[in-house]
Amino acid sequence: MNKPRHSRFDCAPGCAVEAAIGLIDGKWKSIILFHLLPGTLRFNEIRRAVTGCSPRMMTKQLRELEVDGLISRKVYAQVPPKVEYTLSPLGRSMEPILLALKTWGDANLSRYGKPRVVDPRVPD
Amino acid sequence: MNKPRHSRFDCAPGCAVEAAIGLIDGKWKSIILFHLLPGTLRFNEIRRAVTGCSPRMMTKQLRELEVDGLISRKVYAQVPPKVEYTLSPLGRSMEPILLALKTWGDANLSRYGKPRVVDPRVPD
DNA sequence: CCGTATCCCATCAGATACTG
DNA sequence: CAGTATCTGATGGGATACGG
Repeated sequence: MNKPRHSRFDCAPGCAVEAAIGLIDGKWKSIILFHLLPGTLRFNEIRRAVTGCSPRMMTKQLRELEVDGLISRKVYAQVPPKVEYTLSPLGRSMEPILLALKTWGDANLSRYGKPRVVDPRVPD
Repeated sequence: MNKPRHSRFDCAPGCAVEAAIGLIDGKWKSIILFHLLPGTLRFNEIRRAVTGCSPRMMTKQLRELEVDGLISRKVYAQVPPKVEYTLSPLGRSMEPILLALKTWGDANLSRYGKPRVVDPRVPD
């Protein structure tokens, strides 16, 4: 995001964490990246993969990912238009993160059925 | 978040990724969790670790993390008040994610100085 | 097919001030 | 110390319609 929720770098040192998450923060970014792991996809293919994302949002997220250097965009000058999105080397370098996310999600979804299950509060 | 930016589960199967990131999405959550990795912290200790977060936001983020079962909150009935936040087992299970985030951020911050350096667009 | 433009409202998140 | 209350501007994000 040009203006993510994260202030990106006004955090104290050690917030490489914040820098990293700042890039995949955004409603659909992580899922987009995840779906791009297997390979190049076209605009509407991504939309189909990421259920419930409007074209407007899709464009926005893709643009931000592009500006951040995580994906590259290739336009074919033809009719009908064809645009392909591919993980850049930088984007691909996030694979471990994406995989960690997926691993965690899988483990939890399968173990608990769904998150937000644990009651952390002792009734006092 | 009760109402995170992520719709949490209206995504197609395979979006364990989304579920996972939904939990650490939120302006300061990942950094809070990260700082809790070494051990228990008190409210203001976290605030100090997470530069620039207002008490209001801090409370909000902590509550959400608590509701999501990632941290636990222990209140000491004394004056002055003392409240400790600790990673729950579930929260600690996110350590690989947090570490992946940090690793990536470190690699990029040190390599490029700062992100958003790559120009993915071929001038056509 | 791949977007962009506009309208519109819900939510976010900072500042500030106050309390048990 | 550890929050809560309120106000306010900013942003997000959905719906819809249109354009190359």
